[in-house]
Amino acid sequence: MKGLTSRQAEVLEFINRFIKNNGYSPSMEDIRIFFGFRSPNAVTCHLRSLINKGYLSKEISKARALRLKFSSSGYGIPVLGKIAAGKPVLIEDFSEGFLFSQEEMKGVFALKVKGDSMKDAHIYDGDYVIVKKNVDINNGDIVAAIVEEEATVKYFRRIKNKVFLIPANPSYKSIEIKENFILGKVTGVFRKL
Amino acid sequence: MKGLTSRQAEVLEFINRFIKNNGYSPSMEDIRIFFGFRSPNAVTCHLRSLINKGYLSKEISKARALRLKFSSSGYGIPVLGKIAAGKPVLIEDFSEGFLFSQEEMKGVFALKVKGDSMKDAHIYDGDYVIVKKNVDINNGDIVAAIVEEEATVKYFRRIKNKVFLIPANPSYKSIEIKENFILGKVTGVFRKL
DNA sequence: TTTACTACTGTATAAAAATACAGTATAATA
DNA sequence: TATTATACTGTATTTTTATACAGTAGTAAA
Repeated sequence: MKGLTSRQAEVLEFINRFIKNNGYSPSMEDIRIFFGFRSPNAVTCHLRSLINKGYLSKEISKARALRLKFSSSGYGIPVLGKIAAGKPVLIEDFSEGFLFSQEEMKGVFALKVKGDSMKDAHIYDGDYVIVKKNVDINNGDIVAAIVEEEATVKYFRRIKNKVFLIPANPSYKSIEIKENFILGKVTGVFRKL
Repeated sequence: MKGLTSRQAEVLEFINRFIKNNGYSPSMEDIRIFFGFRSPNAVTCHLRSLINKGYLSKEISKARALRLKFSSSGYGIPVLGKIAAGKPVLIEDFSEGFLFSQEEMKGVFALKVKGDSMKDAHIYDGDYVIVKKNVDINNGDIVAAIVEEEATVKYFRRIKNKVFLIPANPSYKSIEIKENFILGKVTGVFRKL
């Protein structure tokens, strides 16, 4: 894989971001406008370089048919760091990583929380818990489990050979369950506003 | 979400597969040829139905600019519905939609919250707020804004021509800012566990 | 010093792709 | 029974998009 000039890297980066934000490839005209080129040929040349160097492929004469060979893993939500004075024009430039990258989403599902049994852990009715399957679970972790054919969210506690689900609200009782009814570990909480 | 006719489902399925195989959206002509339609309008009508029923979006007059709202290729986190007794083998089968689908992630970034100025709105130190750019903001919405070169999260309130940021914690004061320092509307809160 | 690569301007044209509009036929719904 | 929705045909037109070709200017290696 050959190196890119800084300008070529900028173009590749733009294509990456565009696809991420819009779900489809930019047209050459989109690229031309973004960089302020007065000629469409400026784009043609840059794309040719990126294709020759193996970062990109495209179908001839097809509209918006760019394909990234190496997606810069930028799926997910960029986490914004410090904002430079004035205007945060290109937020992505200040990114400190990503939330919900493809890697993080593997083996993950969400459950909508009903009731207030976990309110002391700041998990409220209507929140979504993000559950990861097949990970180690330790005492004190929050887990999702099946209790009476319903999914529930509780603290996990193993005492000797028994597994208990403990709510984060003293007005609910702890219950004992079989370990194989545990769906996974709660790795996050999300609330729509 | 409305149901699809079998023909509409076929078209959606084709678009899905095409994007998966090619990395870019099919053109209406690609769809026409695949199904053997003699008129481009057949495609137009099918796409309109899919868009009306919420399965698809597209940009007018743009080539290959279809965007799937629910990519079956597993973008986003599936929200699990009722769980049948025993094991939820194929979670996607019980899916009630997706969290963080590509559509939802468009124009979105995250900010890590510092301090407890929004704790009465259940937003705590260390949480991430999900911020959407370029959306309408109304009184009472939670917004992210730049105050003294730092990003902050506060309630939004417009009184006449002035814009105020109001914390959800009585021990902090409200401040007035210029409207163009508002980054976007907070559409969600996420907490890593 | 010639050659090659980068990074473009500028104009013109071709092709691909989307849309507009006028219809037809059938089945389902009110 | 009238209305609406589905599922198309057919033609024409517009818009978008890609490409072609002729140049300019700067840098860097051979």
